Amino acid sequence: MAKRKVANPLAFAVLGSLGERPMHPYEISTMLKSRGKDLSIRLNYGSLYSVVSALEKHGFIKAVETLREGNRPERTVYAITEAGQAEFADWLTELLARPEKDFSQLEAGLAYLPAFPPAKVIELLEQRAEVLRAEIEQFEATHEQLRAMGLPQLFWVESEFRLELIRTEAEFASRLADRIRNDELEGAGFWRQGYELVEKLGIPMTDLLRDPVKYFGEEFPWLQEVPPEAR
Amino acid sequence: MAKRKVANPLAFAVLGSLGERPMHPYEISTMLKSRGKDLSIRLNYGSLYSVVSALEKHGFIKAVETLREGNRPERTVYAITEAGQAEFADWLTELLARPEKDFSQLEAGLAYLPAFPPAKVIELLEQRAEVLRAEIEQFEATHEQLRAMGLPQLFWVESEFRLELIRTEAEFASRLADRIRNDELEGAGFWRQGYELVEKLGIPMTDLLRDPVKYFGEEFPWLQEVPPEAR
DNA sequence: TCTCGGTTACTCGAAATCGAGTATTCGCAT
DNA sequence: ATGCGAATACTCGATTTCGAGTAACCGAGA
Repeated sequence: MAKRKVANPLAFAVLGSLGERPMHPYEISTMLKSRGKDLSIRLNYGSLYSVVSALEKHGFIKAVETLREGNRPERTVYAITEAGQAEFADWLTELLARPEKDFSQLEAGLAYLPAFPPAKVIELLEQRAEVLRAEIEQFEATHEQLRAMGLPQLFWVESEFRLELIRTEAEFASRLADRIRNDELEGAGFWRQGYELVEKLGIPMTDLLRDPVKYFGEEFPWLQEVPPEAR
Repeated sequence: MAKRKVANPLAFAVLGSLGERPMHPYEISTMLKSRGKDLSIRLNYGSLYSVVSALEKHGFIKAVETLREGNRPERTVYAITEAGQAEFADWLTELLARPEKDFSQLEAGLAYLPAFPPAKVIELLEQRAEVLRAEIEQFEATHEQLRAMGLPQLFWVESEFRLELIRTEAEFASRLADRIRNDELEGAGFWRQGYELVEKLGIPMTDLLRDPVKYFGEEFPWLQEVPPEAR
């Protein structure tokens, strides 16, 4: 699977939009916004114009006319080409059928949990869960409204999917906070003890990391073998 | 909330790593890999070195020594500064407590479902679900192994989170395929009819989009009012 | 009539991102 | 002894990305 000539998902949206009818870039951007697609696909002007010219360079779209009304900036209207339609179809196929690893910000944070004391992590995770619950209500309200407008789900499935992701995240955050609190998370005991040494006895964390056996004894056997590169 | 001076999550990982002990960039990269953190945080050499020098420029880390062994490339060892520790703490707080919108690739695809006929979408979504189920088994096996090694969950929570996200996605994909198949998704009927006109009668899709009432009648009232920008 | 905020439509350059490429050394099998 | 693949440790420049900036026009109210 060679890499796409134009890889930005915004390019995919541009092809999709021009698949409906010819438009100029700014019109594409307002259309994407009015349909809420900018919530699923990162849209910003700089990228939009650079992506459009990249698509043109590779023959996926072509300029069909350039209008000048009064002294306004020129508007260049683009249309999709055959090659562009093929590229779009191929891209959509890939987007739907092949999961692509994308990195969520929370994962980065979770990877460094031990850098904070357990109590602080619990607090932060619960803050997150609360924010997420508010977002969930937002989404539910919006969906209610869309339904009231009579717009079929078909046109906002992506929003339903996002809602599911947020629900999963909220659930995970608050479950994790609970697990830490109740010492159900493996390693939480060691974690708590470590911070007690640091906070109550003033032993610097770097010492603990350098010679864990000295401070924790043999109670935590995995300290001996992992992380392997730390010794 | 002003933007971070160095915003790449990899910079966060660098700060976290140097929080343990001074290291040179390549050592950071191998450590991140050996702990599997490269699965949660996008790591590549180009970014690593540019991020390190950006962190140094802003005083979050500083070079402590430069070694040259034989004719090998120089290794510059960096240590975290006080400012760097503060930045890391602030960043971790934000990562844990404040959900940040990140765009998943699938959302982009879902936003353009109507561009393919329903049957094709069903097929692709089921392919995806199958791939995801394989990934889930992979994760479960890995977790089993980590547990067998005695490494506490605390050090791989981020992987548990990812697993939950993948489960959600698999569930969503296969549920959606079912909903389309069973006409449980609002708008699916219209969708199917549209493609029948295109495929059986050879009417070009662009005609349908231009004058939907002509082809669909009043049966789908939302066509009249939405999308507003399409008229 | 003036003006003032909002919309239209795009430009520009600084910064970030990427990943292939380079050059040396090490271990190990032949 | 030698060859060769893997590991070490980075470099470099071509894209990409970003978002603030620009400049004209539009309509409503003072």
